[in-house]
Amino acid sequence: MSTYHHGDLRAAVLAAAAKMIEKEGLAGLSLREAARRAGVSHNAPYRHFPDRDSQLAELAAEGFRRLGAELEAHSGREMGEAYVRFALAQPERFRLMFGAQLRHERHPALREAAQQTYGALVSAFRKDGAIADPEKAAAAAWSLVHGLAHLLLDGHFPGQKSETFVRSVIGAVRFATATIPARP
Amino acid sequence: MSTYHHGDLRAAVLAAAAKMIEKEGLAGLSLREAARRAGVSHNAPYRHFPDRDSQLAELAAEGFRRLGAELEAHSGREMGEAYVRFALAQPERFRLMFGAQLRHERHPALREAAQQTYGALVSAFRKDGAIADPEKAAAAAWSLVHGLAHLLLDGHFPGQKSETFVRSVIGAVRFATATIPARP
DNA sequence: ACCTGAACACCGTTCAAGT
DNA sequence: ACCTGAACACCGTTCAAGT
Repeated sequence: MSTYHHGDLRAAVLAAAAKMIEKEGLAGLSLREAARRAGVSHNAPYRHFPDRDSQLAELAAEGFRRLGAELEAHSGREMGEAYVRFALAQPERFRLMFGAQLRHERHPALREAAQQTYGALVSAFRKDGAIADPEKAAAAAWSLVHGLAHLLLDGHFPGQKSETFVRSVIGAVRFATATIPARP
Repeated sequence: MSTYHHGDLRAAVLAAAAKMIEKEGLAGLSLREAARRAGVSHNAPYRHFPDRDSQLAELAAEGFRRLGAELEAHSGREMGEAYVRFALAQPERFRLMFGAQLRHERHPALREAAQQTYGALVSAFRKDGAIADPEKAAAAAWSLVHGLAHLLLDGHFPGQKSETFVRSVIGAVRFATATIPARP
């Protein structure tokens, strides 16, 4: 049988692109190079993705699905730690998921995957009957761990990637709370 | 006098680039086009910036300086609200400041500007004598407002850009705290 | 010192053509 | 249906040359 038809070019191209992103960052990715590495001509991928953004959106959606699964395997504060760990383990994928200007309304699969991730958080808060407004609590918790992960990745807390720092910051929410609400 | 020498090409190019970014996003920016709009040839800017990243770093540093000034004009929870307001008012600039893969170690001016912003937060917490560990508290507060701003920009809280939502999420830190620390 | 114009090695995307 | 090769209009960057 001929190898003219690749068989699963879509998956092969995505895998190559993922490898490139994790190695050199989003800026280091080109569709042409990804196609080359998958062993096809530079525009064969256009049979599977209408354009570059759609390919990135698929990689991002993949990331959201993995993150969601990771979160669902934990609960409470460990959920927050898992979130940060995910970001630190695959920084470029994480940046792609959030940093890129992928307009979610144009990529339904991406939107759906992202909402599933949020859902995992909300339902965890819902299980705790003591929470009056689980969605708002989830929004605050997500904000905290997301900001922490992002700022760590960007190097804004120099030399502080250790688990203990992460734990103490997540724990320090109570701390910050004590002062922030004070209004002059 | 001849107009051969632009006079302040550096500022003109930065202004053109800023306008392009705020209009079309980072992806919509090209050095060549910015130079065109400043009325010079496509590589005149190379007299002022060694490469594209350095130009982006300068725009980002500018953003950090403005954000720092904005924060210093407020205190307490209003500081957090000002942070989110800044992000929502100039989303693409905010994304550039954080989202781009600008390696801070290569751009000292950027690093300095970013640290000044963090400094504004820390010193605000330091003024409150009741805080045992102001740096950790500032890290938590920054994480929260940064994550909130970022997730709002990305559309993860659909239809929730109102000031009241922002206030309630910032206020809800106490809420989230009550559950996150619980360990199974 | 500051700017130009041509050139190089890339992009993403399109389109006619091949199997 | 799936892939190729040539072509188009762009990039960022470099370099010799002009004023």
